[in-house]
Amino acid sequence: MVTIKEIAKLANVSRGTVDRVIHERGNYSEAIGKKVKKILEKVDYKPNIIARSLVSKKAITFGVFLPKPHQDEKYWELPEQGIKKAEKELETYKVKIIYFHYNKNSKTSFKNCFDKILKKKDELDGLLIAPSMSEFTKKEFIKKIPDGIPYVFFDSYVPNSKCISYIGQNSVQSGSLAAKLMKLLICGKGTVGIIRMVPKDYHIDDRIKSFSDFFNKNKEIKVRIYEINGTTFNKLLQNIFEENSNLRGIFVPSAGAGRVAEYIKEKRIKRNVHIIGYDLTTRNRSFLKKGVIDFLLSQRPEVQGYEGIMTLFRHVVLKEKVKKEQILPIDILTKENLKNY
Amino acid sequence: MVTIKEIAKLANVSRGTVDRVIHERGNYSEAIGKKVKKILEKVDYKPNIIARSLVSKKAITFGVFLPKPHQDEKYWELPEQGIKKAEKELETYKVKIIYFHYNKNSKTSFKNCFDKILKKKDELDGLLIAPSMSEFTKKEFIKKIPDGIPYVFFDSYVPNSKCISYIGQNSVQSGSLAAKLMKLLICGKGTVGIIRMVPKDYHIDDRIKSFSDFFNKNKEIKVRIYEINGTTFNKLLQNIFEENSNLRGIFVPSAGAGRVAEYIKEKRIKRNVHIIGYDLTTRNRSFLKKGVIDFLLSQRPEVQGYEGIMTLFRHVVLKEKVKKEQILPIDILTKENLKNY
DNA sequence: AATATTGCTGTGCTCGTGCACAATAAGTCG
DNA sequence: CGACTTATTGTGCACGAGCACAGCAATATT
Repeated sequence: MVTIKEIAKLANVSRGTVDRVIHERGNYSEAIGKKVKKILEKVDYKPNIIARSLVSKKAITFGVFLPKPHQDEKYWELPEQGIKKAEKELETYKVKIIYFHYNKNSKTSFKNCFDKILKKKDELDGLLIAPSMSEFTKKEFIKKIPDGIPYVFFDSYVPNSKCISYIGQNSVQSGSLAAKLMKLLICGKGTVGIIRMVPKDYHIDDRIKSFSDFFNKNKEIKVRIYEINGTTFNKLLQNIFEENSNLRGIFVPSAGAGRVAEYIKEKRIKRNVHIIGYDLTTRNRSFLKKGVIDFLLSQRPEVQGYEGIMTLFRHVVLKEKVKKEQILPIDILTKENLKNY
Repeated sequence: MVTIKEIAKLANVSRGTVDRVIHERGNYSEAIGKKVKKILEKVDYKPNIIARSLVSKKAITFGVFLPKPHQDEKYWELPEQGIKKAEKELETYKVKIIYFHYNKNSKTSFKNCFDKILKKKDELDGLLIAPSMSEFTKKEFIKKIPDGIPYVFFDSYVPNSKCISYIGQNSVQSGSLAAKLMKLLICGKGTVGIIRMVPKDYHIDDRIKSFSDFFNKNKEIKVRIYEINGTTFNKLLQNIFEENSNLRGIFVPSAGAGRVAEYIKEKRIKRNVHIIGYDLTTRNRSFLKKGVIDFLLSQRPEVQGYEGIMTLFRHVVLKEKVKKEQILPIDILTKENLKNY
């Protein structure tokens, strides 16, 4: 490891001058600036972050902008766990995190919450954002993020933004994987229902599309999409079962598969209907365990939260280059492998 | 964060005395020892590892004892990647790693390699061990690990050892999960062959046992176990296909599924036989992509290596308590979700 | 009584970096 | 020429912990 002291010796100047050049704080002659920069590059100088964080008294503060933890069947607790893990790990580097929770079904809440961020903008050194709202709102609010505050998206993203990184999944792949598993479950024939519960979320639409596409060539399997619009959940499910005597599978592209499973249990439906859903919420977990849900696909929400904060840290504190896209693997969960997640 | 300086003030002694009490270096009176210890406990003193690693000049060295990277279809490259990742991350804490590679098919190599460790025992602050040999050898050599060198097992383990942690998988779960997927693949009927390639490895036996047990109640599916003993690989496979006209699936409980897939491709076997295997080796990956292998189960070898080193670090450097067992989730890989692993 | 030993306690330096401030040289102005 | 500004460079302290060594009483030894 090359230190500032050693570089100062090489350039025949003092530590202070090298320091000024490194941080471009000015107050040095052009000639010496060039000379020092050349040496810095030659020896590939990397500051010792340990010493740096030891001496620097100012804390780093990251803001996290995400839905309230209990929403989507408590799904949002999961990324928050990962964020908390990163927070603990980075404690010695004086990294603090401020949470901004919004109600993901209310534009007002979304706006109010974002206003709070704007008020605190001078304290924030970075933002981690889960933008789960309609395209319009996303675009509106992205513009307002103050210049100079780097931000990372996770779970979902906004096209053409200046985010330093996106951490998430490949929804298209995940949809076709679900289709493959469904085909196996129903032994290649029958009708499959898709239940869309969450309105207008682009990555859920992607899942639905690639799931449907998988079966388009296949004439033995029919796919029908059902939406919750105006009708109640129970009524919708009643319809689905009545309409399709040959219903063999249900695909729930959001975290709501547990509700379908609950309906089947409560109404004591005897038909052998297979369910594939998403995300390891408490309810989903319990019905996967019982065997009512066959497969759950997961997108590692804890890892997303954790890596989100770590990415900000690497960019802001370590000044490293970070990957623009960090696509995480899709996990397939079943009764058998559930235990250790 | 409470510092030694502050504690010294509280106890009305000097920093040096507090330091002596913390490290039990002696040279302090009993009364002051008690007093300082009480305060340490009260304020829950945690040393600042940043400052500590900045000042301490002595490097920490961990030894890693594992099979040569190219063995088992290059499987052992994978945990080594994780180990290298941890090594890089811990560079600032002056952690060094020495690799000891043995030939996993030769007891002599195993012993020679272990002797090298014994020679270097004074330099080692910890050991990460992948004990992939017969029970006998394992027991023999565990005894010889010098007292005072903490060690962690990964991939496999030795019962009743004094290891500080084991990082690995649940082989029983993994076997029954494979069976579940196989049942789906072959639509609930036919014959399934199990091919055992690796001799006497306890976790592979576990996989086979729980795989077989899953089908014991099921009369429509027959399971047969084949071993490579004396015969060549090609001959064995030829036999399997000739003997079983109703062969619908092959389960390879080791990393060798790719070789089976290769055989099928080369001999242009037209029968629709489904393959489930283990581990993301280069060959396995390519045949999974082509659709010849249906599923690969993975035990996150990179994570195992990474967590192995981090566990040693937490125990040796941070003096934290570590979990005795760290069971990792089983990943199900298919053509569709392969891309991001 | 002078010196050595023992038992305990306090101080000062180190690590690499950041930052405030001191120091120096060169030039400007009255 | 002396006072002053400005540009540039050097130095000292701080961060928290570890460790060597100095200091200093109270005994022990000669």
